[in-house]
Amino acid sequence: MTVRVRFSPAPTGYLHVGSARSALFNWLYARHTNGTMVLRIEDTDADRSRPELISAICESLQWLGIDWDEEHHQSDRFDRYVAAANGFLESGHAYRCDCTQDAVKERAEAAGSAGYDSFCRDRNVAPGEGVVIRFRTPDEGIIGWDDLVRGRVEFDCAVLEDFIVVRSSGVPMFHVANALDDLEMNITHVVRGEDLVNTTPRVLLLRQAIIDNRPGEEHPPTPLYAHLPLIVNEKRQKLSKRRDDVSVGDYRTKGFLPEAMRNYLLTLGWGPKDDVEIAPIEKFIAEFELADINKAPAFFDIKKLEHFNAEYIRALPVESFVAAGTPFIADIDPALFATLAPFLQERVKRLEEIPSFLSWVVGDPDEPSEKDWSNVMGKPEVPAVLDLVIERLATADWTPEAIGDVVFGVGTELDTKTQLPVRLALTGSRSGIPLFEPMAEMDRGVVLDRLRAARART
RNA sequence: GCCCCGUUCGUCUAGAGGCCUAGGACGCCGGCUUCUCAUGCCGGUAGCACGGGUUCAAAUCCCGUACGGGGUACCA
Repeated sequence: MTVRVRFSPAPTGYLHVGSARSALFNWLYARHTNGTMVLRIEDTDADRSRPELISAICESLQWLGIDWDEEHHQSDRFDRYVAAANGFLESGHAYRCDCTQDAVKERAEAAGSAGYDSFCRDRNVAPGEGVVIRFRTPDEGIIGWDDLVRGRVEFDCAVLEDFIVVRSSGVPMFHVANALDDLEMNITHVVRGEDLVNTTPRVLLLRQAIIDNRPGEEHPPTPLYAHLPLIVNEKRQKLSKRRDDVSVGDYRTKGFLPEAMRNYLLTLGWGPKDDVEIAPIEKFIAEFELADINKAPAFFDIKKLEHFNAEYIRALPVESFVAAGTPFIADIDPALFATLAPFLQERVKRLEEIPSFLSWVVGDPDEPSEKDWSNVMGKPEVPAVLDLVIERLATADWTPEAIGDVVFGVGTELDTKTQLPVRLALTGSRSGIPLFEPMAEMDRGVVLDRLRAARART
């Protein structure tokens, strides 16, 4: 039996890291088993779905290197869901209900319980305005499944309310589409977030009802479920689009490499047994098993993501780094960026940091802090150092080697270290990329002006 | 309220009864390399939520407690 998994986003927002991780685990399993990855757009709710988001979601998936073998849109299969729901009505699996939402809520509160009280089960409500179709859930019994991640999960049917399968607008609810599609698309493994655990009994019931209504037909076995632990924020709550910065596109904008993102995401809720957690994706495809996924939620640690990203950036051939970094350099001369790229590659954690390392080369230096200035420039030998450097740089060859010879040569003569005062005078900071290459790229006059200005302040 | 679930260093994870005086990674701290920073290398810090069982032996199995999370829509 070939494995068929599906990733089923609703186009109600951009792809966020939680969904991306679900997609990734589906994909890893599909590739691990040589199975089929299905992308199913769950756009049954026309009011909330935004078609333009479908392409945004697909782009984010592609950016991450997650590809798919089949693509379906539930909006194309609308009639099937309606037919299935009508079948429920005919077979007695479902019934019409004309209770208003307020009435349901009031009665629930009065009874001290939550949910719908099956009020319309035997009222034979006629079709009409404000009428929904509800599923007749069993009054007793246990419904459960063996979850690949969580083990046996069971629900008492007594706590299952008669849930809505068709809205008053005539549009079936997602459970119906879900159950029908998983059945007809031959899905063998359902890998999704833990937040869907509670809807699983409904889907299982619906699937059985669909099968009941198709006597004589062959049906695939019930899929195996794997409910993934959630990805949480620092408060250990489910990542929310409103509270947290979670869109995959945002990470792309900040200069995270897709390989780093993908590699980091797969360490949340799953871990390689050999302790090698940064590696080519093929290694993880080979190792990945749904049964090895953890049960506990995982915190999305941006620091560790940055470390992964920095590792991936450093591992790039320099031409690739230049190509990846170019979209982030704003109005900096691409040739300048290319010559200084090796220095940046070693220091940058996110590609968006590139310009900040170059600001003093292409523009004004930072204003040094009082403390740095007095610590570095307050030394008694500094005026002499600066004077000599200025004098010799005025006539030196304008190459990194010659500039370096001047600066270090003065240091040797005066028996002191000379880089720091020169650096502070030029950049305004004690730290940064090596000095002489960028200096050689700058205008000699600008360099001398900055050194003279610093000398004047000593 | 009701239903479902979780708990190994601050964080992510390895661990499926003896290999665990619990391993790796991020972070943090220290050292070496270095006339800046960074990289690289070396070292350190810190954890089985708690209480009962079961067993010759428990981070691993069972029960309870505590804490935490998810769900409870005519969203998915």
